[in-house]
Amino acid sequence: MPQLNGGGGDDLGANDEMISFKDEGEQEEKISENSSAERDLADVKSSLVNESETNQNSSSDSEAERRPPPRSETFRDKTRESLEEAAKRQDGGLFKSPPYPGYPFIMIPDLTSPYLPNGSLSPTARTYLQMKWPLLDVQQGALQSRQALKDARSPSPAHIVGPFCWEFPGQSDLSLHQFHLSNKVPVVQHPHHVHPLTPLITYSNEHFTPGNPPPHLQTDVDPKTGIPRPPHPPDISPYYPLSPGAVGQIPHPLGWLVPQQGQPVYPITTGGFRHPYPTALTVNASMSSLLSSRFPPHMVPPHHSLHATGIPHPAIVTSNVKQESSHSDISLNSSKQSDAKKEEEKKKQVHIKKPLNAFMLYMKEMRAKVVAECTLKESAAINQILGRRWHALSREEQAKYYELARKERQLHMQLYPGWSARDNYAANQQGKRKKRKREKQQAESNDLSAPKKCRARFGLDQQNNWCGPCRRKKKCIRYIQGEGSCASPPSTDGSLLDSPPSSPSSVVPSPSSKESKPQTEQMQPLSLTMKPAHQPLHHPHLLAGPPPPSLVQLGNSAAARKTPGASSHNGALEHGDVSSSRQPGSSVASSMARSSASLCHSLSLLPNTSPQPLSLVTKSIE
DNA sequence: CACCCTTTGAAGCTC
DNA sequence: GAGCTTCAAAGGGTG
Repeated sequence: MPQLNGGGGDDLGANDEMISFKDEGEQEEKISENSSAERDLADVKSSLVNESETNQNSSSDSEAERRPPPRSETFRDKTRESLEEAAKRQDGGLFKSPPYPGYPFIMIPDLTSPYLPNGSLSPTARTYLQMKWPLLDVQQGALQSRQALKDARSPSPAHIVGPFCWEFPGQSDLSLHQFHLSNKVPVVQHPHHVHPLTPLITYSNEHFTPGNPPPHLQTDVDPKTGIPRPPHPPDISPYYPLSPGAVGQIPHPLGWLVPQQGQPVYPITTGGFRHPYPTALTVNASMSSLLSSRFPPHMVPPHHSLHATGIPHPAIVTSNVKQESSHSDISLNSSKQSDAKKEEEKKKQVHIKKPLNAFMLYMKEMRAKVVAECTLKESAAINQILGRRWHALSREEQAKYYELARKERQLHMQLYPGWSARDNYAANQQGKRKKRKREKQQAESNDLSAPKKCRARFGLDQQNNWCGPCRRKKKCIRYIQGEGSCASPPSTDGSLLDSPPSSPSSVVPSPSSKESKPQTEQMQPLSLTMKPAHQPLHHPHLLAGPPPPSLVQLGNSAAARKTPGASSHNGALEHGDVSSSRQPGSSVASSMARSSASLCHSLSLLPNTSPQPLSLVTKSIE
C-alpha cells in the first residue's frame, strides 16, 4: 500500500513486530536481512508490521520536523484543510502520500498543560482528559518507563498516524463522497458504513455547526486558568482526530471500529474511567461525548482510582461494563458514600482488557458487513468468514490492521505500564473456565484423530447426524468415544487435504502469514464449502492470488488449533496429524453444510459477484 | 446466567 | 526456544 512506502524502510525488513521496539540500528540490519531471498512467510507477515512501523517512524520523524507548533487554528479548519487536501488526492494520491496521507487529521494541537511535572495529570486536567482519553498523549514520566525499554524510537501514540481513507482504495471515492457530504468534521465513512475511522468523524451537527460553536466547545479554555487550551494534543495520533467539542466521543484511538459496533474497542465503562459514580455512569463513547460536549470540563466529575498512569482507559472494564450512559446523569447525583463503596468494589473488579490484535480489529470493523451480507448472526459462523477474509486480504490491507494493532498495544502499554496479559488469565472466575478449557483440550489431544466435532464433520446442514452434545454445542461425544463414529475422510478429498499448499511460498497472500499457516488456513474454510472441481469456478480470484483454497483442508481449523502442537504450523499439522486435520468427507458434507458462511464468503469474494444472503446461497448449492 | 462456538494474534506460561 | 494456553470481540445457542 502506498502509505507504506513513505517509510523508506524495507517493507520486508521486519522479522517480527517486536522489531518496532528496536532501535534504528537494528532496523537497518533487518533491512539488510530483507535482501535474503529466504524469507519465510512469518517474515512476510512481520514485515507488514515493520513496514508500517518504519513508515511510522520515518513519518514521525519527518512529521515531527514538519509539525508546526500548536496553532490557534481550530481543529475544524485543520481537518477541513486536510480533507480538502485529501480530496485533491483522490486520484489515488490519497493513499500514496507519506505517512498515511489519507488521514485528514494529522496535525493536532498540543494539549500539554494538563500534565503535572511528574507526568501525571492535574486534577483539572485529569477531569478534562479523562473524558477525552483517546486524545491523550501519554508518554511522559512513568508512562514512558515501560515503553522506553522496548521502543526507544517508537513514536508515541501522538505520532501515530492512523488510516483514514487508505482502506479499500477502490472505495475511497465513497469515503470522500461522504466526506464532502458531511458538513461536519472531516467525516470519512467507511465504504461499508464501517470505515475504520468512521467513529472518529461521525460527529453530530450539533457539535460541529460551522461557525457556531456551541458553548460547550469552550472546553478549549481551561476552566480554571481561563487560558485557551489547544484543542488537541500536538502529538496526538491521527487516530484521535477529534474536534474540541467531540473529543470525548472518541473513546479509543481505534474508535473507528466502534460506531459500527456501537461500542468502543475498549468499552468505556465506569471502571474504564473509574469515576465515582459507578452505579450508572458508564462512560461509553456516547457518554463521554455527552459529558465532554455538554458540560464544561470542570463540570465533569473527576474520576477516581485512576490507573497508575493517572489516565483512564476504556480497556478498563468492570462488571458494569456496557451500561447505558443514560444513567450517568443520575449517577452524578449519587451520594459519595455509596460511590465510595461501589468504587471499592470496582477496584476489585477492575479489569483491563487486552489490546485488540490485528484480527480482532479487523473483525470489529468487518463483522457488521459480513452480517449484512450473509444474513448470519451467529458469531461463530461470522468469525469463520472473517477468518477467511482475513487471509484473503491483501498484504497492504492486513498491514493496516497490524499497524493499528501495534499502536493499540503501544497505547495500551503506555496507559497501563504495569499491566500484563497475565493479569487477565485468572480473571474468569478463578480459572474455572481456563481449567475447563484445558481439560477439554487435553481430552482432544488424547484423541489422535481428534479432529472434529460433528458440527464440523457434518456441517450445519446435517445436524441430524450430529451427536446430542454437538447439537447442544457441547463436547462431541463421538469424538470422545472414538474416531469410529467420525471416520476419517475418504481419500478422495483426503488427497487434496493431505496435500500441502501447492506452493506456499510462491504466493504470499497476506502479511499475516505465519509460515505456511495463513495460506493453509485461508484455504481451509473455502475448501469446506467447495468441492475440488468447483473451486476454480468459485474462487477464480483466489487462484490468481492466494493458493487455491481447496488444496488444503484443515476441516475444522479450530479443532486443529486446539489440538496441541497443531496450532502453530499448518504444514506440520496437516502432515503430521493428517488424520486429525482431515475432515471426513469433509469436503463434501461439511462443505455444503458447513457453512453457509463459507459460501457466502466465497461469493462475496468474487469480484463481480454481489454478496448474497447466506440462505440463498446455501439453497442454491443444495 | 454462564458457557460454548469460532476466528487470529499477542502474550504468558511450561518444559 | 518450542509448544501450549489464555484472552481479546461478538452474539446466537444451550443447559
